[in-house]
Amino acid sequence: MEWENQEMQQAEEYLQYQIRNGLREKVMTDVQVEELRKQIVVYAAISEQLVELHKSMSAHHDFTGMRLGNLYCDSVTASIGHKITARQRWTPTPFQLQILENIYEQGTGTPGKQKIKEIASELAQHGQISETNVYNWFQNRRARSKRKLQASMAASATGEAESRTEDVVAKDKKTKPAGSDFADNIANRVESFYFQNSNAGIDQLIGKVESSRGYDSYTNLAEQYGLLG
Amino acid sequence: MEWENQEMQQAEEYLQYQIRNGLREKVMTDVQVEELRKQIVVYAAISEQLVELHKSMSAHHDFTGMRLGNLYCDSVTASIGHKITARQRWTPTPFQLQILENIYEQGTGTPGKQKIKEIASELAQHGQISETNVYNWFQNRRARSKRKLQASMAASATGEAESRTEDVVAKDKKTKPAGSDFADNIANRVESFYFQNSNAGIDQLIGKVESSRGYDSYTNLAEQYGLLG
DNA sequence: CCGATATGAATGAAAG
DNA sequence: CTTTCATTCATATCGG
Repeated sequence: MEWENQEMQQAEEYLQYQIRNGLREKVMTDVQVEELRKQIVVYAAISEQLVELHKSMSAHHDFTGMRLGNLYCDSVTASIGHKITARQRWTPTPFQLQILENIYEQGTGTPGKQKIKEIASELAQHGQISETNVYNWFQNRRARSKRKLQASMAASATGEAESRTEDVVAKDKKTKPAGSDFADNIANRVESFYFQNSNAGIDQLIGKVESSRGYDSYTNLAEQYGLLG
Repeated sequence: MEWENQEMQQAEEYLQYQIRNGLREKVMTDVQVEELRKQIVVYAAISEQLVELHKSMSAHHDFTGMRLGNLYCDSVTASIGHKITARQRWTPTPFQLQILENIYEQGTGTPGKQKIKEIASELAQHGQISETNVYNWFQNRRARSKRKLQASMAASATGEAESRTEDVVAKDKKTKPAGSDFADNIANRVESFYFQNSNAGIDQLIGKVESSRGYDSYTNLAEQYGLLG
């Protein structure tokens, strides 16, 4: 079947007419689709990562009210801003600390599993505590007293060129916090993003984003690529 | 201007003809575009997060210190004659962790030497790893899950008189491990994603993704939404 | 508000 | 396998 030139012309006019009057929906050409395609490709790939994040975070984090010690923490105090962190940690009361220190000073080394139970139950009378807390406390206490000792020994050896030591310290100061900032930044950002959309699944997120700023984003993006002119 | 019904019919047929024969490019309707729009909206929002991540990370981290898989080889600390311990311990990528957890959950006890080799080689595809790492991981995993079990049992046994302590114990067990896993997981995931595409800018990433699997991703995504039929 | 520091917690690795 | 050590991370607290 062949079409006369005049017929094509007429059909084209008709098509444009339909579009103008909403009788036919506006269309995108393959070229445009191709551009969108590229965008989606990239977005999809990147987004998969955060979706994965979301999943793993959801799996490991339940939002049932957390309580530890005497602190109640409403975990989902997620404001739109930042600082949504909900993790709480045990803090020994002065009394508990005193007892722990005493036991530690007694030099009975590391309390065994059984000993820990004893200590924990005793301390429990003076505040919320778990055996793990006791265990951790001794671990840290030992490790840190040892580190202090090392540090003091290193300090006593300051007889030599401290310029060298200075360099070491300087570099240490530089490298370590850098890494920490770095990681902190990541964690904070992602955490923030996650908690901002905490209870929402990815699907709900769709609606949320859409209603808030999504369409503007989309428009900008599309225009940038000359789509949807 | 009005169109006769017959003319519309003819024009429609012509349009379809053009499309069939490649004389006119295929098109997307507004409805379809709307769907794509939603996708892009979400993708864009999410992706912005990772792009920001990328920027902040680039700003804070120079790649003079290379990273082999998950092992940090800090050239700075290495160059110092002093005994600064560079980071040297293995850190499983989220993906590796997932696999390990899966295997562990399968309850197939301790993997034999052979099994470990298998696992290690599989995990090696997702990052630096050694058989020893796998071995240690299982050792620790087992030991710690056992410890936790003991602790929780002890807690419930000790907690007979707890009318005021309530279900604190139970929640204690849940909240504590969840916290750090959670954050670590985030950092690891993002870090992993970032380093996997370390040298590439986001723009280069585009090409990378496109050429590898991008179009397939797009196709799946589009089909899922009934687009591009 | 920010940075520095103290400390609770998590975890890979190694010792016993 | 069990226990311990070493390192790192995250948070709380405080002084500027």
